[in-house]
Amino acid sequence: MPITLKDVAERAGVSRSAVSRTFTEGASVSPKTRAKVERAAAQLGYTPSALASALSTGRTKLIGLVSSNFHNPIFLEVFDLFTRGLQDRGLRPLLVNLSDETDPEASVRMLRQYSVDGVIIASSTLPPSFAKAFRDAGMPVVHSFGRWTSAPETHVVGIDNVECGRLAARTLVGRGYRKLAFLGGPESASSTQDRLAGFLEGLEMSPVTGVTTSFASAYAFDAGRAEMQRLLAEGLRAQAYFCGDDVLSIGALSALQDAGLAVPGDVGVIGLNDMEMAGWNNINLTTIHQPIPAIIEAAIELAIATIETPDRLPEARLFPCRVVERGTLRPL
Amino acid sequence: MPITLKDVAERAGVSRSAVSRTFTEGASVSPKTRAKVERAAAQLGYTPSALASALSTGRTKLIGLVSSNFHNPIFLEVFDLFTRGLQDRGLRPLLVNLSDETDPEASVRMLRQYSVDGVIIASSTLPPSFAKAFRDAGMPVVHSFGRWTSAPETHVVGIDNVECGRLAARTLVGRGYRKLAFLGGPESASSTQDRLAGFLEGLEMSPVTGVTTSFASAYAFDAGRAEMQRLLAEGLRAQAYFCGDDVLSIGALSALQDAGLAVPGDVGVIGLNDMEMAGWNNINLTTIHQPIPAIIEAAIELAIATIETPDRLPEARLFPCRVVERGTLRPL
DNA sequence: TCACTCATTGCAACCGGTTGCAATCGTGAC
DNA sequence: GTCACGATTGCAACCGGTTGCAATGAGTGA
Repeated sequence: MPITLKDVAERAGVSRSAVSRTFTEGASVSPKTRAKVERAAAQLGYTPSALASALSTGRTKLIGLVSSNFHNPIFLEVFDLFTRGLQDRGLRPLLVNLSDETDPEASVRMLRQYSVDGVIIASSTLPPSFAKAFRDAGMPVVHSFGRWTSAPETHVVGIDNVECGRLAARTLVGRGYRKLAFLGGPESASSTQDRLAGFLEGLEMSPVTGVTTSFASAYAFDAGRAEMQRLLAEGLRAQAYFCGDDVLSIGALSALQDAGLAVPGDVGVIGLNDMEMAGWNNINLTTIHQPIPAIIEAAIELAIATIETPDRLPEARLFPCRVVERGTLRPL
Repeated sequence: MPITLKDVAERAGVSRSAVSRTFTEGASVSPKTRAKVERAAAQLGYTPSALASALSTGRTKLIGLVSSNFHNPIFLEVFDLFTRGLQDRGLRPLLVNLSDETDPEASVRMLRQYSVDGVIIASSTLPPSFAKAFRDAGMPVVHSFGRWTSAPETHVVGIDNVECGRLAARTLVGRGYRKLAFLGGPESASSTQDRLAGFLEGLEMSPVTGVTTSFASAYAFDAGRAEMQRLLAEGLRAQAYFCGDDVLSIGALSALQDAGLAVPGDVGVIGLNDMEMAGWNNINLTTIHQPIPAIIEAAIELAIATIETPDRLPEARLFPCRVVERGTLRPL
């Protein structure tokens, strides 16, 4: 049923090689042959099979887009940008949902089956062991929104979470808040740990009188809300909270509002991400902006570069964050 | 570098066919051979190539997951459920972003190149011409969240948007609202048209004194907010609004709030979808619930059935919606 | 007009599996 | 021990392209 190279070759009266070369960038074909082939192909409605091509060239133009964050609206924007960026470069994203996968080997097998040219991890919560497993299986891999260490084992693109923690600390201290709290995402996520470390570090030598730390079970509204409710029930009320992420912040805000507390009058909140929703005026969250489009472009470029030069050294590409002033922190 | 059938065959001391059959469900292999092959495969770390297999069987187990809705948070949930549902059945989603694509033929080519077994459209705004183009190209296709007509040309899974409009009408009239408004999504989207038609139909013979209709430029917060602002600026204030969708409603609520109007005291709002966010207590939107998991399961099942029986009649699978009572409509 | 280049072309092998067919094997019945 | 039959196995062709290599042909300079 489907039209193949052979059909086109017969119709055009040339060999299969000629047809193949017509559709291969930079191959040697005379204008005359090319014209014949193109006409025949158009008449027949021929589309080359990427699979067959992949089999001989070893390149599928398939990129595994791996994530475990399907509950944080920010990731819809992330998927939008990734899919467009990849498509624009002639690559196709094979979406892999690792939400409840714990075994990297299973994912490795899945991606190997489809011979993806490379893997881009888009997740702030997937353990680094996944990135390493992919790399060990010989796949070019870039972990976007992942943890940066000074000795990266795989490519990482994102922000310096430790620095973001410091930034949050400086911002809160600068507004005169003295009794602070860190309300992080999952304790096991490296992003959480780094943000906390930076936050505490930034608070050293400052006039702060107390810091409590606690963790929500996920980067999600309900989790943030539940954790804030727990804190309030236990009488642990800070003057200002650095929340691990915007959705978490919004959940926390909702709990504060329920408890009859005014923001920023009674309590201050600062988030992280600057998702679209943070700017909605019924939320109006002061937050730390993460340059998502830049991160995604860099991740794609790095993935492509690694596919072309597989043995390049693991690299970290980090982008700066900045505070976006809105209405959940008292003014300077 | 990568391990192939041949390597395993040599190591196990059997033919390539034997290895192939070991990995093929229901093929004839003796337990002894199978054991030898499995041991060799394990030692070598062999993973069969889905591409090569696809080339001979004609089945890629790839499903084109096509969408143009990357700005409505509800679709993150949709992608989550689709990817999991497909993965659980051994299928892989090839994500295609058609956000600014207007030519169905380009998409057809892209999907044909990868020989996807089928296409699932997950979009409420993609014109039906795309589904038809895919079908005409011989691909099994299911349009989820698409428009249902009494004479469907392609498979459709979703809700009866007309009935939802009627439901909204009944609900608003039942609460005693008399001056109503429809604030729809993009005027060109079939979902918008159907909801409007049902809404108006449901209002016939009712004691309603006036209905205005208007359209937001997209199913998005900003669009809903802007449109409501425009309506208020023009002095067109209704007692209650049926908004085309939850994000639109949330945008509209934000504009109402800015204008100093109390909800549901001064104005009532009912949305559609019942996305997670609608339940957040700082939003607390009364809305019409759409059974998304059921729709997605049905879309996947229908896609699989169509792959197995390509010439089945186009079919519509519709699920009922219901009103979820929250805080943006006055009580009965 | 002839030898020599270089671009173009086709042949055939190969990418990594699958599968129809025929040969071989093992088993049970007689 | 012999025969028949079904289960197992290997051979070889095929899926739809790609590509090294050698042959062909056109064009050039002398």
